[in-house]
Amino acid sequence: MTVTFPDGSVRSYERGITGLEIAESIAKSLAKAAVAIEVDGTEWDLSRPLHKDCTVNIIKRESEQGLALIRHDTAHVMAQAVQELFPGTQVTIGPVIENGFFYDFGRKEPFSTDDLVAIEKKMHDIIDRGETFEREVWNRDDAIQYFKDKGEMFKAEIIADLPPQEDVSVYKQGAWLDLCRGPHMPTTKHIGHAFKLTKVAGAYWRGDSDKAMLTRIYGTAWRDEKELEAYLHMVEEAEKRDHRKLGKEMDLFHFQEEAQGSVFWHPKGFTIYNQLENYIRRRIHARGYVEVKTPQLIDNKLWEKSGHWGKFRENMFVVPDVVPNTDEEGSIFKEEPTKFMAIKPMNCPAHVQIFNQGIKSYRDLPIRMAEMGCCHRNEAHGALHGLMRVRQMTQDDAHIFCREDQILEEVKAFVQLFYEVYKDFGFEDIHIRLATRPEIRAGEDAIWDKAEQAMAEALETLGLAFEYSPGEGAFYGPKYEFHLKDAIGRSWQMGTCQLDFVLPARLDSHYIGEDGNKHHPVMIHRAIFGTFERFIGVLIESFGGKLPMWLAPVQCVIASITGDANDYAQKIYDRMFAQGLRVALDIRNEKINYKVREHSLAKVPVMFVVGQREADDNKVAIRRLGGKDQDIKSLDEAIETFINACKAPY
RNA sequence: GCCGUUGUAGCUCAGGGGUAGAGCAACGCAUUCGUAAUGCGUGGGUCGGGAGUUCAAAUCUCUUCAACGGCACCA
Repeated sequence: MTVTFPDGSVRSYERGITGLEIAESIAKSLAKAAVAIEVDGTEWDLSRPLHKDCTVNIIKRESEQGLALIRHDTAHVMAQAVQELFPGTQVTIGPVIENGFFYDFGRKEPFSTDDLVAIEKKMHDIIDRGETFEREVWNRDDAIQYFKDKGEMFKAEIIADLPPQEDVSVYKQGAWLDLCRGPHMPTTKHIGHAFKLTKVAGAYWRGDSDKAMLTRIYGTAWRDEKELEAYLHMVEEAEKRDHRKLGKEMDLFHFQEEAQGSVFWHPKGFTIYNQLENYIRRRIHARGYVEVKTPQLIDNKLWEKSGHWGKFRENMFVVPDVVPNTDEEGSIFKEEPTKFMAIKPMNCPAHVQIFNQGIKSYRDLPIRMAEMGCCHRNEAHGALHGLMRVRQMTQDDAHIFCREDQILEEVKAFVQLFYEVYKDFGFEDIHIRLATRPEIRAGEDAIWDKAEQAMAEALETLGLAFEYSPGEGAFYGPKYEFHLKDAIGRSWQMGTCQLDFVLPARLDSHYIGEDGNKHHPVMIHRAIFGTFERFIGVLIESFGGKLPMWLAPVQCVIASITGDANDYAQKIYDRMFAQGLRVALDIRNEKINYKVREHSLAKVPVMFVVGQREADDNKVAIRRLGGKDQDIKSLDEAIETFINACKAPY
């Protein structure tokens, strides 16, 4: 039998040779480093015999694949440790995830953080025992029966649901065994000790909120201690960039119980917000958008017609249109409400109302209707998360009403604009998903074909990589989702672009076509920032609070060294303030070290430090955030340079 | 919404049935200082809300609210 290697070399072996033996035949060191083997693209155990010609790649512990195996095996060892320590706990699944693994357990009493310490200790024991991973293929019914007899109902359910052609493989490690597709490393000793259990959490069985709640334990695992330490350090550093922490430290915004999920923007935070709003307004106006403002509170009749009442009701805040009871006693309302209004969760139906005023010609299209629309969504309590997931949000929303033949052009123009904007903020790691037709949908398949094709084509012609999310599109049309990651690696959807063939018809929108007949326009729902709240959250984390000068709430502090220079500092401040710069004056009776430290911690990008010397020569000492050197310039030059540095990118 | 954890001064946190603590911040006084913390002093709390156990609750129990970590959700 012939075996081909990644470098193209071919060797011949006896049938039945194992991966480990192949590795040994090449080099002892290779056999030592090997943890698994890839056979014709599938990962196998080293101990599994090969029976036919194949292409192989020996997986070393040091490789990325090796790391995934370490994590997978650590998850198994954790499951074993848990069952040794807590008999009666049921095992379920334990996959490898980014930076580590988790395992879900079925158990009446969830684990506590203290239990993690004991589990970790037991895991180290099991690894030191050096148990051999042994693969066995079982009869499906026997396997189901075996796990049922052990009371492992979840595992039995998994086996019953395996595709019929798939082998039911079971791995033994010492006295313990688990259903697993494999492969595993030769022994538990190969795992090493560079792992740590990080957190306990609840998770639904099969990700279904109607099913049982399991206990999930997360862990991280690495090839060696150094990697583990580096990872833990990285997490620690990332937590310092958390926008909730920085928001408090930098006095940007706060939240409180009485308005959960809604932001109290402080003057400094709202400065950032306003700069962004001004910026995006300049951007879209240049691209031919018009701006509107629509009502917050709208009668339910419109939401029923638009379909939101049917599809989005549980996320809406509904207000009864009844006079409240003024008596202290009794119910809130004088009478049972019969008429309801809802605070808008989206702007689209309102924009259609504006489109519907008067008669539109095909020549009027496209109409790009923008609104910095403030929306409220009744998000589940557990979903709320700082600025990233709020109940009151303002979108940089717009709806493009266009003809079918304009879709490609409009989508392309939007994606270009989107990228221009994100580049201005230094966001380059943008993950695009194209969500396609869901099972339950409106509109003809022919239209969907055209729409999905147009959206894919737009990205392709722009040379942008994307991933499909099959079946994840809106019921009314396909969409793009633009994702960015926060400080600790969580992915958030920012901008979006959605084609809609349904709403204009539901809300009776028409234009008169070239043929003289009425047609429904196509609507493109799109947002660049997504919401100001989430965008600012990601922005803060991405800059670690050190915002670019055009966004910084305070761009420059003018600080005096001693009281002698206070008048001069005041003069500089007045002059810069008059020029519209965001400056602060610090003439407190404090040492310059104290002032520098305080403003540095507040992440003010620039300080103009002035003492008697500067006052005498009409100069300033410029200190940039984090910089060691000071730069002495004449006042005029310093201000001119500063103004240029504060310019917005657009 | 579900599982778990946490709520003590403006902030960060200690304490854990018997008079409420620290550092920073604030305020006052002194100090006039050259690029990341000058010194001394003073004030500050219904220990998240409600109920219970107890002679006595910040501490124990129940309940409720919020935040945090996940899960589910995110047209």
